[in-house]
Amino acid sequence: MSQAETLVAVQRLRLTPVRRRALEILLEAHRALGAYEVLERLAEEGFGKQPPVAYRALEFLVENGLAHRIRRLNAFTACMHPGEAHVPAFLICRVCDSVAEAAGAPVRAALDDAAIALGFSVERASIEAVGLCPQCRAHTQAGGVAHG
Amino acid sequence: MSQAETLVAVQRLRLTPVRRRALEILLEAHRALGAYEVLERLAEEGFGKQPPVAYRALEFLVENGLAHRIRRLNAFTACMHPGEAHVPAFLICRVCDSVAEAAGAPVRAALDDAAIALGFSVERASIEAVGLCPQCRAHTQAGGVAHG
DNA sequence: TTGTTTATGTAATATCATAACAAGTCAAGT
DNA sequence: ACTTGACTTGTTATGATATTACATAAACAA
Repeated sequence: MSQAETLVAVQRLRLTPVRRRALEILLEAHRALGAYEVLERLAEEGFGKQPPVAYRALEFLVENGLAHRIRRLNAFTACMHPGEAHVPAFLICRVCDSVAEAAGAPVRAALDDAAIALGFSVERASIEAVGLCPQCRAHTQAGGVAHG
Repeated sequence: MSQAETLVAVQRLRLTPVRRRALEILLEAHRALGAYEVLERLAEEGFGKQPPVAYRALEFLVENGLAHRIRRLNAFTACMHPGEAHVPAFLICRVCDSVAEAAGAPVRAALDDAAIALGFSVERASIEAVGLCPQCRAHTQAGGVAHG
C-alpha cells in the first residue's frame, strides 16, 4: 500500500476513497477478485452499489499499474510490484485459484520476436498460465486430490 | 478443413454435424467470432437456438485443438495449424480486430522458465498480444487514422 | 436387445460488463 | 467569492457472455 501511495504521489494521480479502498480490498484478499466481489465489499462500506462503481475503480487501478486484470478468471488482482517496470506473467492454479505474478520480461521479449516476424507491433500483452502451484502440486501428487 | 478431418479420423473424435458446421463457420469468418455469432449461424441452419449448442461445439473444437479461444475478445477462432504441436500466441489488432496466430513455442519456453523459478507447473497458457497488424500500422502512420 | 455412454436440445438463470445521464467535487483563473 | 471546466461518483437500465439443470435421442458395447 505504501508503495502504491508513493507511486500515486509521484504521478499526481487521485487516489480517491473508492479507489483506495478498492485497492486495499484487492490487497487484503490475497487472491483475484471479481468486480462484483469488490463491489459488494465497497457497498458494505457506504460506497455506491452499482457495477460501474467497481469497474471504474478497478479500471483506474489497472490503467495506473496498481492492479491487473486476469482475463481467464474475469477477475482483478493487486499488483505485487507497483512502480517497477515489469511485464507480468500470471500463474493461475487450477486447484486453489491462487494467482502468482512471475517475471514476464523474457516472455515478452520472445513474444516481441514472434510478432516482429509477422510485422505486428505489440503494445500490450496478457500472459496467463494455468497449472498447479507448488502447494497443490504436492498435494495432488501425494494424495490424489480430486479437482474440478 | 481437410487437415481437421484427417486429425479427427486419427484421434477417433466424433466430428458431428453441429461441430463440423461450427468449425466451418469459424474457418469461413476469417476472424474471431463470439459464441453468439456462431450460435446465430448454427440456428439459421436448423441447429439448436440456445447458447449451450454453440458453447458445447466450440468447447469440443478447442479441447481438440481445432479452434482457439481468444479471451481478450470473448471470441473463438479456427486453428490455423491443426495437428501441429504448437503453442499459439495471438496477435490481436486493436484497429481491425484481426487475429494472427504466431509461433509461441519460444514464448512458452520463457514462460516455463519463469514458472519453474516459482515452483509452478504450467499446463496450459494463453498468450495474447494487443497492438497493430502490418496493414493498420501502415495506415496509422501514414494518415493518422483515428481508432476507438 | 439391453444397458451405458455420449450428444443434442430447451428452459431458466447466473455472471460479467457497459451506456447514458444526473449530481457532486475540486482546482485554476478572475 | 464566483465561474469555468475537467473529473469523479452515483444511479438506472440494459447489454453481452456463460452455465446449470434437465429431457430426449443417438451411438456403441455387451
